[in-house]
Amino acid sequence: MTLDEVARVAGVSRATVSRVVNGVATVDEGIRRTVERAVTTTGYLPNRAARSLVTRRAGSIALVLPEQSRMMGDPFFVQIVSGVTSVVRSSGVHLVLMMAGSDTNEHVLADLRQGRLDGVILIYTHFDDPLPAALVEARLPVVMSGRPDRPLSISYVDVNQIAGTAMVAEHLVTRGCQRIATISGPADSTAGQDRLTGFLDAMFAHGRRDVVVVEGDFTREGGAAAMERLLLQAPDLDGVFIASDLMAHGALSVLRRHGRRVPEDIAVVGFDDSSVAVACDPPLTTIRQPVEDMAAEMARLLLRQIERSDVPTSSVVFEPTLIVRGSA
Amino acid sequence: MTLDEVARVAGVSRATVSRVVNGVATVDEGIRRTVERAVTTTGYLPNRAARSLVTRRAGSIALVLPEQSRMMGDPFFVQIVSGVTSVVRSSGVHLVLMMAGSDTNEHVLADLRQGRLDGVILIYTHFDDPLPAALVEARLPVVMSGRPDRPLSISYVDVNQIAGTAMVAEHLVTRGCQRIATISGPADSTAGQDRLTGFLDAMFAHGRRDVVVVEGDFTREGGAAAMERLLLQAPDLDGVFIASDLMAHGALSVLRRHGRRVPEDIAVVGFDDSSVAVACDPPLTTIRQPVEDMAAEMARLLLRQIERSDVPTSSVVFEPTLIVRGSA
DNA sequence: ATGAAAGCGCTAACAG
DNA sequence: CTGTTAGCGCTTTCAT
Repeated sequence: MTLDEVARVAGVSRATVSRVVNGVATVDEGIRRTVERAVTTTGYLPNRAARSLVTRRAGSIALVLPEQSRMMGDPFFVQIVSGVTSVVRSSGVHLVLMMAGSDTNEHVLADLRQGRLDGVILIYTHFDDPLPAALVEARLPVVMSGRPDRPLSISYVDVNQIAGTAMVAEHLVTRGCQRIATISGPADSTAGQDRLTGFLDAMFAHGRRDVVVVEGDFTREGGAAAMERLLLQAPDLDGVFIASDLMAHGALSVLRRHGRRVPEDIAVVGFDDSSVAVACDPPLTTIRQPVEDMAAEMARLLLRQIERSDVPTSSVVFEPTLIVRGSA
Repeated sequence: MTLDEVARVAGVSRATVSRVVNGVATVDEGIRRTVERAVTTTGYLPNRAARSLVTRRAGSIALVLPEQSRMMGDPFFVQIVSGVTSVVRSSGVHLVLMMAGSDTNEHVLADLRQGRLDGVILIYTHFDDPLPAALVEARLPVVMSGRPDRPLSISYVDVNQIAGTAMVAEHLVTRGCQRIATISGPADSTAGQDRLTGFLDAMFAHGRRDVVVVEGDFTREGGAAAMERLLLQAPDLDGVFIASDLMAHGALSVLRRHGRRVPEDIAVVGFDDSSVAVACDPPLTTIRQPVEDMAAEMARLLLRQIERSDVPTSSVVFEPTLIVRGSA
């Protein structure tokens, strides 16, 4: 089925069929109906390649995820994908998935230049990843998750880490914890940095300068290892903020193994409210970031940027919520 | 940068440049070099839409995942994606992600017909989903995960469920368990069916006809609920096969709450060896299915099918392995 | 409001 | 082995 055939059936020109198909307003109502009938009887579907060739729009965007190792066991994957999908689906735009790897950056750039991709959503990019800056410089549509590590005029979506960590501090202090520590995220990630400084600042505001800090890496195993070190370093610990739920899950099993009761002996608060939070024993008190909404917003920002290249970059910061469960 | 410009720079015709770019063998070595130089100096990248228009290849395949609810908390997502990606990446084919929803089937069909997609990989399709049959009938390239629920000439990749469940039965019996039960998957899934009948048959072969069966739904909560029922129904239980690791994780916390020690009082074996297996306490003895390899194989089968439409459908069944950890 | 015609950038016969 | 030519199916001026 091509435009020509439909035109023949409807007894009009190709151009008219094209107008009807694309919903151009200036078409006679009667003709429109005739054409629409012809479209349904022929079962016509426009060829995307032909359309792309002239419109210079691929009709697809990429979602670039961190390499497999960093994504393994990460419970956000599904939420991110469904958030983006929910937005993209209605506009008929395809979501192409890429996992970061040695040659991913070049691929992305090439695909964008080949007109195979209209824009990109970058998830948890590496510190010092040159891709964001390269895209910005080439004026290619891009949105990233989390603020860029260096000042850069790029659109991004983030959660208010300061507000989130302040809630944690408040909760722990109000609970009466005396000896408080934190297992931070990796220092070479913006989320890791922001959650650490945010928590420390908030504790300081509460008059607590003696917070013990141990660095983790956002993985379950890393969380477990960090908790072991923490127990050695501060045996009298009675409250801990762990910068990700996944790490908290690992830490919790270490605590159990050491016979420390949660929350009676030690109060534990996580961050993320990912699916592992409820899988924890006891269920984890944590800070929820609305990941799905955030992902949807990234898609919206990107689509807008693709639509009109003159829109200024914008960042939207979501407010987190404290979810109180059994662990603190 | 178009072919024309490169041709002008190299002083040859468009056709020749096209041949060089596409690696056609019958090109003079000298000219090839000249053209290659021209390509790099101009930074030429072929326009995909134009190419697709004439080759009638979209250069992308879709990965259709179950709706979000069934995917939530499922640890296979990342493995499936990276398995497929690893194969697809080298061939430059794009992986388009879709989550099943009310209108997904029509979208998939339309995209295939519009030449926007070359083929489809279907993950965990619903029982009675009309899509597989529709695709087969339309002779469109498709590969699914797990055997089709009804006889259908379709390519698929599966794990040898019979062999896997036989290993579980063997392990439990050898361990000396007397009172054995199973928490099955949903009866309206082939994996659920196969693991149940496989396990029952194997137990029967060991002379055990008295296996208690409780139906689960492959979710963590479903596993927990099923274990509660099981404890009521068979309080003297000392061994249980749980048809998925995720359910086993839920079941384990129920067991802990009831003061049943694992594996001392009750031996627990799961199935999948997904990331939750090691997150269990104690770590879960389970059956590993090589999900990533299986996903890669699906991609390979699909690509082959796209390449030449005359290849017969084929199914490849992977052998599972028993992974012994702390729970049994 | 509609049609004719000119491409979009590429591949693939077909000559030469 | 290389060049010429004819489209692939669509959108979009530009006339009418």
